[in-house]
Amino acid sequence: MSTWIRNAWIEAVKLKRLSDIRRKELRQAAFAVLEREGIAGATLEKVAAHAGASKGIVLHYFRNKQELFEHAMREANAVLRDAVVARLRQARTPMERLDAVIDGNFEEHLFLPPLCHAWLSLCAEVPRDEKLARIQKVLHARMRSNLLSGLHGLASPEDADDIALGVTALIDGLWLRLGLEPGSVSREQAIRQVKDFVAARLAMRQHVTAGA
Amino acid sequence: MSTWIRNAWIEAVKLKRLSDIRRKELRQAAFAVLEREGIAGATLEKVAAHAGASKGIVLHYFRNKQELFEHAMREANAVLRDAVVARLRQARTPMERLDAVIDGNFEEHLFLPPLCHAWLSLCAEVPRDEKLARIQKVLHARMRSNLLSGLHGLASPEDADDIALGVTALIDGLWLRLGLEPGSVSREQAIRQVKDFVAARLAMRQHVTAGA
DNA sequence: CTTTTTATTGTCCCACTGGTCAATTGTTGA
DNA sequence: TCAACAATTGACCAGTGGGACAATAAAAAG
Repeated sequence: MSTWIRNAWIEAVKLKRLSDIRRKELRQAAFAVLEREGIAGATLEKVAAHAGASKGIVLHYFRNKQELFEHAMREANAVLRDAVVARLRQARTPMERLDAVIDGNFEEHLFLPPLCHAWLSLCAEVPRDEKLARIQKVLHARMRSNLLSGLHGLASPEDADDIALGVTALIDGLWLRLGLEPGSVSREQAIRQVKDFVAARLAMRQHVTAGA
Repeated sequence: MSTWIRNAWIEAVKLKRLSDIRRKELRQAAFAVLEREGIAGATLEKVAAHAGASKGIVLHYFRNKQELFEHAMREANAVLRDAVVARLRQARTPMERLDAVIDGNFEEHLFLPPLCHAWLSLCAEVPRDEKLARIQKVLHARMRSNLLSGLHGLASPEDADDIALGVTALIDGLWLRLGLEPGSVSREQAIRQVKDFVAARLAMRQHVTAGA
């Protein structure tokens, strides 16, 4: 019995080591191809080639093309999540938590045109792929919740909601800018832009509140 | 000579009436297909079918698929431009000009999920299509310039630049939201969001200026 | 009425794509 | 060593897409 459990455990590890490693390679390859080719040009053969494998292997690990790209989006989603969570862990004050979310969304190795292009291509498919829509929704909900956890102490609930919506939209918009005109907005500019937004809106509400 | 000029003129009108009407129909059909199918699913046959014609006719009026969708983007661009320009014409004060740009970008018959989906699909192709990039750049430059014409009287040139960037990003971000989660942001919400942004940033700069 | 353009269609072609499958080659466990 | 199993490949297939083209209808021009 003990050996059986041990074997099962080892097998599980093996699966993590064998099968899941390939899966990760493949969905990263899928994402890389998406960066260069867009959704229309991203073919199974190109993904396989980029991963140094044959097309057959891609369909061995993923039921079909759709599933592959859904996993590619999950991957990207997870990377962004980790970037924010890492910073969030070190945040103490509400303001620091806000900054964690903002800085995390513009990290140097993330806020890059190719990554943005792939992200855009996936977003463009959201309306036609229920799974992508769900992933996107979760990503957005998490960002929103992270922002609210910082905003709670700084504004009324309604204002917090409102500002959170604005911040997410602004962040997305700055990413879009990067994708449409690389170089038209720098990392630092983007961060400052969002932080100024938060500061301005918070200050304004205080005035309104004080005036009312 | 007079008749020659007259004929040439008539011919030009005829061209507008015959050839260009078809071209307009076709690029509008292209856009409509884009709304439903995305760039990957938008095929010449579907565009032709949507226009009630044959695939051959599409390639008779447009050199190839790329050119067709470039013209589709120009069309969409022009619609947005007209919406803003119409409002801009009636604006008197700088603040009214700002509002014209904002309101124009969220007009009822424009701020709709399907339109947004098509726009997203085109944006996703921008990195791979020089012409699309140019169109996009022009659109952005015009929006920026319109905003600056309103901001000049209300903020310092540097602040105006900064705020204009923020406004364009925020507008784009709100559109993106509409595309990714239709219903998560209403027209009125979007407009208020942008106007609050402008108000907050203008107020803030004034305070900083006053304090310095 | 004839000639010359223009509009339009349907057919054909070729490259390519997603997906299936049988066959081959390791790997693992007993 | 052998049997079971996973990994991996390459061949194959049916469908589709973009685009070329010749043929035809329709108009315009003269």
